[in-house]
Amino acid sequence: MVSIRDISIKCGVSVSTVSKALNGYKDVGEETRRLVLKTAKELGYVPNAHARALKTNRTFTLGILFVDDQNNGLTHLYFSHVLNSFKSEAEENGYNITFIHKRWGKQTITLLQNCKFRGIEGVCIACVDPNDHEVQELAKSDVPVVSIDYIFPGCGCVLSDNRNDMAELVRYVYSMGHRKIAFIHGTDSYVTQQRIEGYVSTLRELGLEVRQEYMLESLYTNPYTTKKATEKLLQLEDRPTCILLPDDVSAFGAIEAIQEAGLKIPDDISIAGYDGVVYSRLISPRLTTVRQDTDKIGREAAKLLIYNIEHPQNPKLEPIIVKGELLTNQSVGLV
Amino acid sequence: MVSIRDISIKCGVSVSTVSKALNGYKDVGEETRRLVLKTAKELGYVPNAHARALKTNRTFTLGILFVDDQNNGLTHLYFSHVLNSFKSEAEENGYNITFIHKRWGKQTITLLQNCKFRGIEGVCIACVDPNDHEVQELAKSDVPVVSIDYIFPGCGCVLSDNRNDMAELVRYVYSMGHRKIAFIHGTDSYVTQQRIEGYVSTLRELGLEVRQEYMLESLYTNPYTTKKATEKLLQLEDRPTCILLPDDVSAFGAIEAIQEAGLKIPDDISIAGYDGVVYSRLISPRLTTVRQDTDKIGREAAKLLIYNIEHPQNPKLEPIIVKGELLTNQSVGLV
DNA sequence: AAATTGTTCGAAAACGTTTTATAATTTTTA
DNA sequence: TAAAAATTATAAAACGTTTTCGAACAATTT
Repeated sequence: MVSIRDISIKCGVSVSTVSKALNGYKDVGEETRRLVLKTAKELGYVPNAHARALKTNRTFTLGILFVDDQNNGLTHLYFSHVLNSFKSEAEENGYNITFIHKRWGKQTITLLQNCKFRGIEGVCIACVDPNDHEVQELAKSDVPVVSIDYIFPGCGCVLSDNRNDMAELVRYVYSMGHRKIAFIHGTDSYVTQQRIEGYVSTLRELGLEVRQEYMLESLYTNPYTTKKATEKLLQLEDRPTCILLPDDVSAFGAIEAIQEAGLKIPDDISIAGYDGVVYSRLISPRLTTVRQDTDKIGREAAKLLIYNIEHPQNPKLEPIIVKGELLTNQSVGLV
Repeated sequence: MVSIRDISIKCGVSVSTVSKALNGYKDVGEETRRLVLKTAKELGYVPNAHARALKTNRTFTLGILFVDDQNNGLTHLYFSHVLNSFKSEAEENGYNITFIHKRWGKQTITLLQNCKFRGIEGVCIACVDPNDHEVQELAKSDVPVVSIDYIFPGCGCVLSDNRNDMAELVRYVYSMGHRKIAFIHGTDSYVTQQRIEGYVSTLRELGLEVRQEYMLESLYTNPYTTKKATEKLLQLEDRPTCILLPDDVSAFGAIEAIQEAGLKIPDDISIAGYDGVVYSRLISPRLTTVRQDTDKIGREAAKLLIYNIEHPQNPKLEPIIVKGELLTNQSVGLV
């Protein structure tokens, strides 16, 4: 590996001069600068990030904390999209991204230790159990954190506007004439709570009764548990006319349950998904759903994290809320 | 940040002794070792990865090269699964993972330079244009590379067994009585070539004619282009009785085209997907498809890369081929 | 002509480690 | 008991940078 030293020898100047020339300091003559740059290129010089990090205490590395909640990790339908844009935005700003984990060689260490150890400048927390002790420790630490769809006190965060998006969906369904609107929601989380709040408060606002038997729980992106929940709703003596589902993938389970019950969508019953995956408009029935703006969420998270890293004295801590988009389609019919 | 120095002062020993105690060298007394370890814990010491990397030239960092081919990047249906298991396997072996890109601060640098710069010990190339000049340069360089579903001369690789899996699918379809089997394949790539080879050679093997009009191209995971291709096949005067598709997501396009043509699956025509996504068994019709073993592919890739990093003198270069699994279902009917 | 300012450069310390070579001490062997 | 061997510790160099401080000199101002 060719170092700054090699350049200095070849050019007959000191290492400090080379360093300065390379880093655009002004106190180096135009001629020597050109010489240094030229021989650096000739020698195929590549700087050493670790030496630099050691000296400057800057690594330009962002960590991502991303733990399989249902062991789907990186393949998570929603978060993988968020991450993808997070990555793009970060890289466009000259930051590297890496994953935080608990391993150091053969040993197990703390998430926070992993960050300190590797000099990670800030971390994006997505898709983890926020009650996990080590996650809490990290969030409370001095390393800047932004979280997605969850609020850690004292940390930046970017939130998908689940509450209002859900409210909009409910209002739309209402406008289509539905009065008996059920909601199969995902397992408990900040997101689920927000959606439930949006659902409940909008029902009230519209003068509809909130019925416990219309609110069932399922796992996210799990068609099987959603099928079970749908079956329960269909067996109700006062059956809902519309079922709101946890997400688009779950919708396959609901569709199956409904078809097996000999009912037709949307003639006999309506459904709506959530997420707006590509094929939601291609399956039969075409799904009414809510598209979350994953691209914006990821980019805002990266921008926020970088801002907070570069302005440690007055970081932005107010939640950034990103609105989704209602995609109406044939799965919700007029009643 | 507390350093080795601080510990040495507190313990009244030299830094070298502390370093040795921490790293399990044998030439340090049992008593001093205990003292060092104890005060290290007390002081909340965390080693500095960069200082260590500078000295040892080891970073335990694997790079992932992963470029949006259709701008889907991390959300790629197949590669995100492969990556997920790659990440797990790597972390379990004490390696970190990070993404390779072309940025260094405000400047644009080479992929190879990025690796050198950051001391990346090996890279996994997945989902990129293999003809890209910089990718080639990286593959030819001295940094260990393993590729997924592509062969770079002189590099390790892990391949999904597309050729044989495809052959098995064709044979199955044949066994169901089909003789006019069309194949809508994805855009040109190593994977596509393998599948076409499997398709063509198996047809020949079975004594069937290979008909150019039965081989159409579409984009992967793009229901729209697949719909168009399907329509073309349906308009053929000697229509196929079975259509093999590029993947499960594309299947939605094919299903739509078939339904719009007033045909029923599998009574009038059969289809088969590829990938075996979760909901392939839930859509109507339930899809016959091939599940690629993404978990094994990712893990094997990580193991191979780590092996080659740790055995630079005799790296394993023979392709590792991972077999898929045929998932038969109702979308292919008896004829 | 002296004093001031500006420009270009280099020496050296520092960042936090690892590791080699050697010294000091203790234990074992003859 | 002396010599040899084993044990434990340290000093110091090195890894590749950045950055402070001051030196040397030239250019400008008084």
